[in-house]
Amino acid sequence: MITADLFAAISAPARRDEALCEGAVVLRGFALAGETPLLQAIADIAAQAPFRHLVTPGGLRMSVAMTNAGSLGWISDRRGYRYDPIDPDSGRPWPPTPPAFLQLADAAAAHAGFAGFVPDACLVNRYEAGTRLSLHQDRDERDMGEPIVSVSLGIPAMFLFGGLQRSDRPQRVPLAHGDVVVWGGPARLRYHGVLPLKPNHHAALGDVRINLTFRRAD
DNA sequence: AAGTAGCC
DNA sequence: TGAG
Repeated sequence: MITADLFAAISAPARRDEALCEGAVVLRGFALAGETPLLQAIADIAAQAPFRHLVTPGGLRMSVAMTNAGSLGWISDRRGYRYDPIDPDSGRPWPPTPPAFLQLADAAAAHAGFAGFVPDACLVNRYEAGTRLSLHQDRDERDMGEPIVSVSLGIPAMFLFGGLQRSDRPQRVPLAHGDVVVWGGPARLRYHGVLPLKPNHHAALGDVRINLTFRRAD
């Protein structure tokens, strides 16, 4: 079992943290210590709640394929964006969030200054070449005092980290396998997104990027 | 508008 | 032509 402390202890010597702004930081390679259990856990989740392309309220298909773990899952359809305890594709609850995920999320949040993070929602995003996520705010959660923890696995992506207004020009942040971004406090409502991915290959994951986003939704 | 098209 |  990889404990929260172990995540920090193993990965600390080789890492370099990069502040994006007050309340937001990139923890380079933070997720590398627990890599193998993470990959198995993702396969288990996808077996119970397969990846699917959600539809926006405007009726358009998102290029990112998504699934969820935890007591609440983020979904989108013609009725809007929301968290729901039931997978609409199966009628069953989302799979539980694996302990290794929760330990990683808590360790990363604590490292960024947000102690005691207990997420109830884990959104699992799958990107392939060409997949993008346009600039948006995470604003469907009840308590904006809780941070967001975002884990990158697989092929690299260019993360966009903007301001509190959509018109603010975003920073471009290259993210690689194992990088973790944490934002909260004054940065909690910053706009963010992902540029279209370039075709690429990762030894462990193949031609995809998996992003785990941890949130306290309720 | 968590999307896309269209235009510069 | 294509990134923005």
